[in-house]
Amino acid sequence: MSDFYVTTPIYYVNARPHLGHAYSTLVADALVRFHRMQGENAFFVTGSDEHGDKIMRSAEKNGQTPREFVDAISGEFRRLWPELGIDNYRFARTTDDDHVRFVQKILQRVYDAGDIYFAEFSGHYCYGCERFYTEKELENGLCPQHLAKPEFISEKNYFFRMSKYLPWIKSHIEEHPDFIRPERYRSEVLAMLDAGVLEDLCISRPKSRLTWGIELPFDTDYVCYVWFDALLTYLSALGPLNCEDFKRCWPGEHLVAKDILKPHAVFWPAILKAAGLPVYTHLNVHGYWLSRNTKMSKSLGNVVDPLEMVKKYAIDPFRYFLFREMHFGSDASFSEEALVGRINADLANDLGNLFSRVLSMTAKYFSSHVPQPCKRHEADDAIVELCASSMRNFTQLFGKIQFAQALECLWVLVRALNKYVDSQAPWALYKQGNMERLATVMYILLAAMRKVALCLWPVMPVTSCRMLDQLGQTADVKTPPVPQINDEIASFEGLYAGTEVAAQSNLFPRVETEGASEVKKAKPKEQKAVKPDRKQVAPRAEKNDEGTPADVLPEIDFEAFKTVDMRVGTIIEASKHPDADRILVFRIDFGEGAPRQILSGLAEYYTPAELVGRQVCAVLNLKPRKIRGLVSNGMVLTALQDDKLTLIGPCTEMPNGSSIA
RNA sequence: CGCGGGGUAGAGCAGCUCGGUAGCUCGUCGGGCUCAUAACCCGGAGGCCGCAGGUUCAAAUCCUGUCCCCGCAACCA
Repeated sequence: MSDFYVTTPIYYVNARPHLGHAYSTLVADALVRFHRMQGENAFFVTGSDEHGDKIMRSAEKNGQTPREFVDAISGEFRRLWPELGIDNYRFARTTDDDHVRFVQKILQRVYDAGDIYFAEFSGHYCYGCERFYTEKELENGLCPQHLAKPEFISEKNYFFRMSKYLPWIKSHIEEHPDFIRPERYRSEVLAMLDAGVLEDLCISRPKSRLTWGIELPFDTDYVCYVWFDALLTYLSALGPLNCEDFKRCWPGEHLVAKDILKPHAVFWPAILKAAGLPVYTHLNVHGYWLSRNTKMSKSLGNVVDPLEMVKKYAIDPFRYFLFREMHFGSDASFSEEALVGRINADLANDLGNLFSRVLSMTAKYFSSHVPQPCKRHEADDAIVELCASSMRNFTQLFGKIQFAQALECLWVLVRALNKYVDSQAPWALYKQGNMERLATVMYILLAAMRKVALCLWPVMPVTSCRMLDQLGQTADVKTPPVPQINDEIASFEGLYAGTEVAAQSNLFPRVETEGASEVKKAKPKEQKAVKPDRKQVAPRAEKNDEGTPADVLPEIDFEAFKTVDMRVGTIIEASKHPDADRILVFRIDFGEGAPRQILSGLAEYYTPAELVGRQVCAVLNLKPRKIRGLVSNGMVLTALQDDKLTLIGPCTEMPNGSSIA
């Protein structure tokens, strides 16, 4: 049997790992565990992309050599994975010697085949993007990403004849509906190919401009440009072509986020084809994790640190949440509130409590030993049947990377088991002295719980093992609990009468809501602003008809008003925005420990110097917003009429942080 | 006509490929149970599936149009 092989992107080590990196890697880990539970050999490759201009510049900024810089950040990534319970992977670096040799070998091969040519190229180069733009792509002569004027550069470079392979890629995608999944991304790529905007790929940079890269084997004056370098990591990590690992693992599949769809869906198959290698089997594309429905970004300061969440809530609940909450392919929203909600509802109440009540009854009625079941009733058969179908659905959906749906199927079983406890009322059977019936019911419950624990191993390995351990099974986070999960679906058996089980269980303690509200108080930002939805907008027109002044907004209730957090603060620093002539940048003390940066369009009305020391009122829980590169964490209140403007402040001095109502 | 995603119960979402009684979780109201982690179980209330047309015996689902929201982008947060 061929091995299961999947990759995460090779993360660009320009920044520290965040939730998105963690998610991709966790998915790879879970898929590998899932395949191992089906008797396959499986592992994945992750790693770091360490070449390029941006890295050079970041290193310089830190006063480090590129090598020192990438060693440090790459190390952060490598240290994170074990903390998240991730296992069975190789960590590849684009600066590894083996990788460098591998890339050079492939480049030479493609060059020899005539698919790389040398050409004079002049174009608009944006240093921010590290790429050339065609006239068509520029907006008013500016880079659409950075809105900066690109430099017009004319130089000779090497090009990969990608256009030659585009028709083949298109037909391959058309013939293999699962090649790019979910389907929305497949459609996007097909649209991209039809648009005809894809050209040959520039794959080199002259050393005069960039030295931090892999030297081209056929021209030592040039280094390789990012994609040829990074994408080939997926192969080089396996070892040389034709080595044992390579033969068993390739073709494998890939896991990426939607931002790097194009290189993986178009460039990469073309490169593989040109190198005479088989193309990957699946490109699995997931969406973004949003924070408060906004994209996470370093500059907005709303980046979720996975380690912090793991420390606070433990690995497995965190993993469960990510798999349960995101529908693979779509964006999903991360919030601590939602995480706590899932922990309490799904894990503590449904699953944890099931273990707790059943094990405690087993202790009471059978001295913590699995009883010998007797004749099954109809209700028992229904559970046995549901158990099989839930597991079957779970494995099928999981294999199709529909994790949220898979878990939901499993929870159908968990909830049914809780119902079964209620409907069979073991405590009543015990009182009646109906030990035969009691034994059967308890056996059904314990055996089904074992099945649930088995299924959960890919998602929650630690908890899965604890559950199995409580059920008297041997289990280990690194080894699949059963050699072949499909056998477990086929037969309800597997738990033997007489096995000693734990007397009690507390798998997922509830996260108390006081804790949650403390979180809310500490971060007023977390509170949801009341959105004026269409139902509230509609009455507005009616009110106007009734004679309310047209410029007064529709009424809101007190609850809505309370969601606005307004405070008094003292301006301790004021300066002009370096890149925006109407904006002033303030640092204002709201008694929060550290001053808060707020931007405001006051430059026409005030000079920075005259404002320092003044007390102002501001809204603190407004969604942070970036203005010309700087983040504003709130809004200073002003009164404005026509061209008159004045700041609003308290009439007498108030302590910083005083609230306004 | 910039590109992409989306509008389904108070909140968050599934269903849409392949039309056939509108579903899940949380919340809420009422009841039950006492094995359990203030948990579990049952029941109720709450939706013109954004809007308008069209196709059809039948549309959340297919088609057309339209409005709105989000991300990317944008100097008045």
